[in-house]
Amino acid sequence: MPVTVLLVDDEPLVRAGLRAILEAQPDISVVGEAADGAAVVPLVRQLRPDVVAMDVRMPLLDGIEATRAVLRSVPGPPKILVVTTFEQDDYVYQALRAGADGFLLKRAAPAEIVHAVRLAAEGESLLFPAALRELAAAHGNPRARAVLERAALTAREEEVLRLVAAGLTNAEIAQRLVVGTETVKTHVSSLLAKLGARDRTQAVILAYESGFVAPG
Amino acid sequence: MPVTVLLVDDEPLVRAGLRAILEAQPDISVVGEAADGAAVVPLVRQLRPDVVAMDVRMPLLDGIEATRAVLRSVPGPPKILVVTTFEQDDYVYQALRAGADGFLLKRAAPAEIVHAVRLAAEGESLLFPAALRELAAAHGNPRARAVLERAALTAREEEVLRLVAAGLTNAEIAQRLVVGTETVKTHVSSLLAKLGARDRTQAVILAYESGFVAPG
DNA sequence: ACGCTCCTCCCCCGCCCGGGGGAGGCGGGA
DNA sequence: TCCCGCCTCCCCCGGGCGGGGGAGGAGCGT
Repeated sequence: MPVTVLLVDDEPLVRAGLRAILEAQPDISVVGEAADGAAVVPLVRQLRPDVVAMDVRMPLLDGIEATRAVLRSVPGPPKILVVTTFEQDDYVYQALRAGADGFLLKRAAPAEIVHAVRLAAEGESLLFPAALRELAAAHGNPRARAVLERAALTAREEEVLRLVAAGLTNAEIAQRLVVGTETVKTHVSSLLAKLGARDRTQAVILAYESGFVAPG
Repeated sequence: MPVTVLLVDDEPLVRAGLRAILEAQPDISVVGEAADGAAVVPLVRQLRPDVVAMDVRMPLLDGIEATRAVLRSVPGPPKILVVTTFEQDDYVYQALRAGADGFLLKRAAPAEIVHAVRLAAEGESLLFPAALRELAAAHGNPRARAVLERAALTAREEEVLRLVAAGLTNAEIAQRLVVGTETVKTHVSSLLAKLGARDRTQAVILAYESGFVAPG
């Protein structure tokens, strides 16, 4: 029995391309198409595909929400491959966290795409390491990163934030930086204001969420 | 010109297996072998392989340190694939953070291994999503995870820790849980003691480091 | 020389936080 | 039954923390 695939992309051209590549394989069958995320759940229920190739950026319901919706509402869900142009896309990371099984790069060779679909159907899938490193290092959620970037912290403030996020008290930071505790308090107050954080706890959270400090 | 590969593994059997699989390909050539990580850097300098297939667990110098050593000391370094038995291995994650380009599962089919080596040589590589999800979710450093596990927090304490790590004050947590602030204080004090944390800031750090709360 | 930003330090004040100790009710296991 | 762990609430107290304002010096670009 062939591997059945559902294509979800708002651009007909991309769907046509994927269909052409996949239908050329005797053991792969494209059983349906959808132009936006809202149509995915009913189609999955109806067609029961093995694999869903889903674009991330779509009108109405994006690939991330659509992935969540499918996994939440369909028992024995299909494998979901996220289709993307750039491997370092923020949305891809979010989709993977939402439960997607892997992704397809649009610029990948046809053979790669076919291979990825087959692997996904078998329970494995393809990932490219540049994206992996991105994941491991700078996978913070975009909002937190935006806050940190817009904050425009000074060098000293960044240094202090790093120490705050390491669990040091103001006195310890002062000792470490060889300045007065009053100075540290000034820096902390300043960076809290810039970050829109109420206290150091929230600043630490922001530091982790944004990837400013890396866990592990 | 063929893809050149250096094999690094302390078990001769594994080296022989990889050699047999890879040498069967006309465009792949195994140019050398090493039995431990300490021998890797000089061999890489001498042989200039395109790809290094390296075991993680080895005597003398493990795959993580060997990866760091190669990347630090060899200009225009080869692609490094970590060879492992279990995809959810902590060491694999560390190796990837150290700069490895991907990994090879020992139980993977020969064709997969060949494919991974070719992809690595081209600048891409294979990864399996189960490991990815592990990376995204539970990639906390083992020490922090151990602390959290040994802490044996009660259900209520875990709940409170989650809210502390969300940036709430004791009063807000009390309101959220519909209990008195004194009660929240008790829980917080208790979990701080169990975690060995001096204040809520350090508790939040531990929560992130251990993967108890997930960033993103 | 002027203005700007950054780093440094100081004051006062109020509050939330964390430590210590005590205590009652409620459930499960020895 | 009795004991123990968990959840709940209370007291006092000290200290670190955060907000407000002010101020001086160093470096930089104009």
